[in-house]
Amino acid sequence: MSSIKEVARLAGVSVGTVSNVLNRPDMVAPETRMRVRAAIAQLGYVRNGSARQLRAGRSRTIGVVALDLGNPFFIDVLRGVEAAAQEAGLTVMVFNSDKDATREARLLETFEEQRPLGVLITPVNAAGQDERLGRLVARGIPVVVFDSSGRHNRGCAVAVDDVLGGRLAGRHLRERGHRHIAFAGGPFSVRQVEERHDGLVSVLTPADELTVIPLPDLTVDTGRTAAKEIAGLPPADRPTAVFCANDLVALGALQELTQRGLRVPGDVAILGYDDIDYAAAAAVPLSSIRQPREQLGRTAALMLFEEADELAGHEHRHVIFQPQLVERSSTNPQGAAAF
Amino acid sequence: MSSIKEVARLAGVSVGTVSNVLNRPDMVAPETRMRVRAAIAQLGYVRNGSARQLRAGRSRTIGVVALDLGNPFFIDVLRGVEAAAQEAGLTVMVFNSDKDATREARLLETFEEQRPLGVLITPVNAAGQDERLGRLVARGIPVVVFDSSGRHNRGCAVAVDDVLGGRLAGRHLRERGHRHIAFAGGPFSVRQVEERHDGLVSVLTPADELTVIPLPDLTVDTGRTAAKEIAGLPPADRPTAVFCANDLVALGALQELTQRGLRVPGDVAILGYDDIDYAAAAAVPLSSIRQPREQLGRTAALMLFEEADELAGHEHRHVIFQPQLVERSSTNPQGAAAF
DNA sequence: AGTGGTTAGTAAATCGTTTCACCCCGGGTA
DNA sequence: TACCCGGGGTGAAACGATTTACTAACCACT
Repeated sequence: MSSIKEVARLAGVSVGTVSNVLNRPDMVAPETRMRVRAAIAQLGYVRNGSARQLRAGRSRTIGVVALDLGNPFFIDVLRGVEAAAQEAGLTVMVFNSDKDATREARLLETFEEQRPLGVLITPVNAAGQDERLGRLVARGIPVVVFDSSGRHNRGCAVAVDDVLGGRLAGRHLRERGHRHIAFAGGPFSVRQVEERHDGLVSVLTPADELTVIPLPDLTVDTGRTAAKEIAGLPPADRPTAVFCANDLVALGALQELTQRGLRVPGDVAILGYDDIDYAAAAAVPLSSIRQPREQLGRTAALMLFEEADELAGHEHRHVIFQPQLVERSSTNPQGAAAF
Repeated sequence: MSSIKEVARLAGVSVGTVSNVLNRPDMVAPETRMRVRAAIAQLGYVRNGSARQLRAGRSRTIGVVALDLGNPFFIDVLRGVEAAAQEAGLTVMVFNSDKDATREARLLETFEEQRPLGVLITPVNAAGQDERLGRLVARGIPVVVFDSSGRHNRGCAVAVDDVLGGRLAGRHLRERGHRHIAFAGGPFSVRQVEERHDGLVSVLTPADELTVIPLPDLTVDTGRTAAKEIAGLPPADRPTAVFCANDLVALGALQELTQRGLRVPGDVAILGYDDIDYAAAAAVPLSSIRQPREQLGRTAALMLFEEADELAGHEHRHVIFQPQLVERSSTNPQGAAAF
């Protein structure tokens, strides 16, 4: 209820002085400072964020739009973001677009009104939102696109090299002797899916066989669907390994296959992507392609802060991380898991 | 960049009129309205949220503090909250206290400055934060405590009857013939854990045997630990069923037990709590106690809106939901899952 | 012509900070 | 003595919207 004015009155100083105590304490004489502090405490005064922000023109909050909070991958990325923000003394607001372009659009609108310090986003469809994001940037709100190659995008971006991830997957499975490999994932309009697939293909030889199982979505559920399809094939035509576009799909596939009496990795090996915590903890610990999740979030946040500081004359950068193979039991017949 | 003033100038009206077009369009003549709308479009004008909020005194955003975003349970609750908020035309900001009291305190401070329309929170420790929450309420920011009985709390609260959940679990396991049951969970200072345990105990007869496996935390990891302990027991002393304080623990236990060659539910039955999506999707579909997650979130949000509307003279309510048993394979020897 | 009731619009006050231009005063320098 | 300097403060002008009086214009009716 009480404003800076009442604090000033109680302390017997001007509002300007109170403001100074709040923002540049060493510009005011120790004795006065104490008096003001006492008044603040006595009144239980708390700064009004809106007023502050109105005056300052920019807030001390960054907005993060996650594509799917249900995917643990994003939660981990978020941790990285929050860690970086905390060090910088900023607040993180999280929003969930839930893969819904309409919701995303609404969130971006709110951002235009709210003018956060910056926005971190994994766009629903990289190409489509360019214009809206552009409007944010035009308003002086830096945007870092995250987990997207940013090919379509002229701002800052941080991503993981998904083609490389696909290659790592393919090489690993070939080394384990697999010559008929399935790829389960979709939709292919999602860059990540496409690139992981392409990476896999790029290391296969003409003699190898590839079965593509397109999925409408990357969830545990569609993973089960994929597994049903595989299990339904006559053993001769059945791939001996499945590379799943993410760990959710892999988990679903793992569960369905074992439930149908197929052994993993004996009958079918499974390789996931993301290395979420549930992957290591699955009934058969899942081999996976690890992305540096927290690191990803942290870097994205730092780039955002940097851009917010420099504002004009900022040079956009694209940071690409390297994924890494994590071998566990689901691709190792010996069962010896590298933990 | 452009403010309401420039819109007014361009449209040849006063700022008040522009404001009216924005907030009560039918109070201004159609012809003028059009002109103003055109000016808005031409300038790409967007309302400044801070200014608006400063004047209004309250924002159109509610803050949600989740205890652990890594737990899918909260994500689902969030969906309910967001659905309700969307219908009311409000924005939801999500924060993660991550079970850390310090972080929670910092978030509440931010709220005091930012003055959201209301706050939805699962406090880290119900008792401790009463005072801080009280300060929010004193500032006119309604708080609904969620997933907490609110015994310690004099505001609104929504929760699920965890004692009943424990009883349902106990009854079900006894009906399945189990006479030696383990409870895996902790810490017992968390109300939910305590009550689930108490519910279980309340339906056991003196002849039954109970093994309590205290855990520091409810995660997949500690679930595995619990399972190791159980697997380590000589078969005669081994409980034939484990009731886990949540599904994460149950999943961990399931994975560890099957990995060690114990069959679920043949050797050990497992019953979880929360019925998260991963539960149905586990290698052995998990029986669980379902909480109406989305419903929970939705109701909490509605109560919050209600309180925000009525403000003074509001009567606090406690809404308690009933949990429900969901039978799947992990407690059914026949393997017939009720899906 | 005068009164009353709409309707459409204006101008100014206000929300709570931050910041900028200015003032005052004691002490050091020329 | 005249001057400047700088530390410590003050006061008022922003920031951009909402809202509350208030006015002007018009019609209708006596």
